[in-house]
Amino acid sequence: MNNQQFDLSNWQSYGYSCPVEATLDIIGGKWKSVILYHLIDGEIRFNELKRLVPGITQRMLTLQLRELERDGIIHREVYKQVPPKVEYSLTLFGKTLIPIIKSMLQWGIEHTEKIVHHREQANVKD
Amino acid sequence: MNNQQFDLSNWQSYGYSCPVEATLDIIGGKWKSVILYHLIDGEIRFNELKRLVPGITQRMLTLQLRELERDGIIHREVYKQVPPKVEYSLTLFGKTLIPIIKSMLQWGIEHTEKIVHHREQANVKD
DNA sequence: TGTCATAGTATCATTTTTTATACTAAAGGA
DNA sequence: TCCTTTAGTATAAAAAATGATACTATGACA
Repeated sequence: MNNQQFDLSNWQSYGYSCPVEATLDIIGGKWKSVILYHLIDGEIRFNELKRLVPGITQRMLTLQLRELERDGIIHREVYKQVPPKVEYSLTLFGKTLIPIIKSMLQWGIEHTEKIVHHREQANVKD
Repeated sequence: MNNQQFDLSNWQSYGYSCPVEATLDIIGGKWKSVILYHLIDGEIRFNELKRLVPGITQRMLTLQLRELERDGIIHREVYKQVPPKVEYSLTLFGKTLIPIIKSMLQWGIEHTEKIVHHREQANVKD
């Protein structure tokens, strides 16, 4: 029971030091959680998503959607039309993330005003 | 009711497009959620934290802790000793984030194995 | 024939994040 | 006197994330 640290559980074998790190590997980054939030209510087209997430560039939106698709979180449905129509939606697996997104949503609703004010105070000399 | 979009609520007035974005502004980034996870059980010293989060550098740990402190999420207690002793802990406000961290923890516990396997499959040609 | 819309790609530039490395103070002990 | 420890800071460099801009295919429509 000296300096042995085998006991950090088996997360290292997955390449993570804890479960939270693993979760972040899926929903981490500046945009993914926000994208998932908008998908909670159902499928959304590419341009619609772009409008819902102002500030994201077309390139970033594409990249993030591709990663979420690769990880099995969202489904990409292409309609054979011109102009193109592509709809994104949560997979069953992706829906298991909803509790996380909802808790982030709830926290934001309850505490954003406070943190904004708090930062304004701090910015006296920043 | 035409192209008016005033209705995206008042989040823009805070500089965010939705509450989730605001939350990410506090706990976003590669390390903050992991740090908070380790602080759930009580106060931790700097070096102890460094050991619990392998992979993080001393500089990054310092930077992240400073930001969390600035936002009122954690408390920094300095003991006047040599060698120094500094303990970090969640503030009352910081504890409001626990539900988010716990849901991330839970998801990681339940789904990490699946995503690791899933990615191994995908990596046949990656 | 020229124009429009959607859902992208390609290329390059910039910004942000992260790392590596060396350095510091100060008290106690050998 | 030198070495150890903790909790950092300073500086520069590298890597990763993000952004800006221009470009594409396709069919419908004027």
